[in-house]
Amino acid sequence: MNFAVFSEYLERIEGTTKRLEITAMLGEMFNALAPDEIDKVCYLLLGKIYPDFVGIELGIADALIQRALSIASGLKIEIVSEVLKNEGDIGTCAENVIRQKKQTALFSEPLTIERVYGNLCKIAESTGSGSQDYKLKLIAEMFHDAQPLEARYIARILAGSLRLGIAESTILDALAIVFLKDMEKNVARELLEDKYNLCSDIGLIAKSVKAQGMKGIENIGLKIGVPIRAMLASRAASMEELFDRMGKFAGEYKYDGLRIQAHISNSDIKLYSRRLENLTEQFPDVIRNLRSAFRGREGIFEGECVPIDPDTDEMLPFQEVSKRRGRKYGIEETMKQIPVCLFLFDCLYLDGREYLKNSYLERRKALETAFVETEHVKFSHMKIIEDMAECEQFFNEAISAGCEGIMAKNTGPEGVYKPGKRGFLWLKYKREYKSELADTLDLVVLGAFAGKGRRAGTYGALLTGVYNPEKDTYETICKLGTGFDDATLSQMPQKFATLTVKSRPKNVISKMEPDFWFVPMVVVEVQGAELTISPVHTCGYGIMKEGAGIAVRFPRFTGRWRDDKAPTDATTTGEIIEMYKKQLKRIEERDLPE
DNA sequence: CGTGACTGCCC
DNA sequence: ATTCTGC
DNA sequence: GCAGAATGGGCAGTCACG
Repeated sequence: MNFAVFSEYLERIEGTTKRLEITAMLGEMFNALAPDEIDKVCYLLLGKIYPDFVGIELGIADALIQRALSIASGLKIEIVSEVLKNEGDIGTCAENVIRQKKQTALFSEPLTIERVYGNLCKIAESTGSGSQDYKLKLIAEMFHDAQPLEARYIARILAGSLRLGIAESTILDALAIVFLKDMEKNVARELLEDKYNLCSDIGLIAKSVKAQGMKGIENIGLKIGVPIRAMLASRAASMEELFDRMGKFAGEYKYDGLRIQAHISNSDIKLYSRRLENLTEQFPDVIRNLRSAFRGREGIFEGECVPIDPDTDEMLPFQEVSKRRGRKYGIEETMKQIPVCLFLFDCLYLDGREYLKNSYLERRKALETAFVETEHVKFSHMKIIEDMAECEQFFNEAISAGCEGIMAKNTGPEGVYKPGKRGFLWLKYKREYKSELADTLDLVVLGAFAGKGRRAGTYGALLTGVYNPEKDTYETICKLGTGFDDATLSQMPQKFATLTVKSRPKNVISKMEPDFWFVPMVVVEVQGAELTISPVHTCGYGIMKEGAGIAVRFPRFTGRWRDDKAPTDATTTGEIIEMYKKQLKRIEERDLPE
């Protein structure tokens, strides 16, 4: 298919927000594609070229796309940046830039899906010295041959998202409608999803059903070594909600670490992340520990990988295990510095038997027969919770143990493992949801960043900070980009218009450069999960750690502007330092169970 | 050879 | 991760 | 209630550049 035709389909889809219309148009396009195109198109629709678990990435985002546009158009990079800032979308930015250039373009080869996809593969494969130039050349070449509309979608694919309201689920809807016509619609959709959840490869699914309908996917099954899409938890607003939704339930500690799916076979063990990236190389210790704790022949299990202090065995902050993720060098040393404990919580497969459709307690039992606990492989702490008092106690124990909160899991027959789903069979209830324990801060708005997509034309995020009364300065502590509703967002530029200044006020200490600077004046209420040591924020710089400040983890707007507060009444650097120390103490003083 | 911009992926 | 919105 | 799209801090790796 010509990329121009593909682009026209996308433009039509972009013209509606109605799910049924999107799905119908998508189906229409799937019908028109060749069998060897549909898999590629599925990846492109998601802004990718392969399934996540393949581990081949484009390595391209906004900054490099702007450079490529600059090359393709001859416009200065600053001009392209300005267009992007105004458009709030890399796609329409590219479209505009290419439209301007088109008058002078002479020869161009029409683009096809094949060619674009092929170029993207070349981009992903190229590495080493000079590779960036080569990538830019390939991109610029596509832009050179692209019509403005094609440029819009090429740019968005490169940036990793088409922003059309299409994700995996919509693709499955469309596939079910057009390629499994002879089956009852809901049955077809469910079957398709089951198969997708087991192979985690949307392209493979699409290609198979396009070629042979149901027959094409009937042989897809759970397979050791092929990651299964992770089941997720919804959040509960209160402890009561846990009981309202499931009566009694299985409570588990919610550990703050990396989610790991372990595939154990006779010959080897593979580890996958929540988004199905291969983590095997980074955790040779986990592999060894699993092997010695495992009592079965083969299986698929899930657990949380938590960093622990090598001397005291206490759980460490999430930041520590982050140092092991994605590491290619110094793996052995880091392994010794930051050992981890794997807290197993689920069994999806064991010795020839699938457990996906079994209830929670059956899976838990299989898990417990499959392993003996060792120093670094344990079962997640679990207790059947029947009433509020038990729940309170369990939650407090979890917090004392250094966990984020608790999980509540449905123990009824309906409580199966639903891959890829975020339903109400699992609920999370975290420390920070509890108002008495929630850290709420009053922060001063120091600047703002231009919004993208639906936030084009307003701010995407605010730069906020604390007040330092000793120095009479404002120090950054976090950006704030979530919790705003549309009305608040649309009024924001107006709200800050009179405070907007051309450059950073002298009393603002920041390593970040927002798109707009403000005179420190407006105070905003912010909720966060905890404080972290920050390489970029300047709050309390150098106090807790040399060359580092303090930041807020998971910051969000509570909906309250503190108009009653002057900027000098905001949370102070000193208060943050105290809070950080208190947080550390909480970790030091807690008693570990056992 | 060190640094900083950029990217992708954890939460 | 959290949050908001259209369907 | 689901699905999708906005957005956060912070880590390691890669590459260009001085």
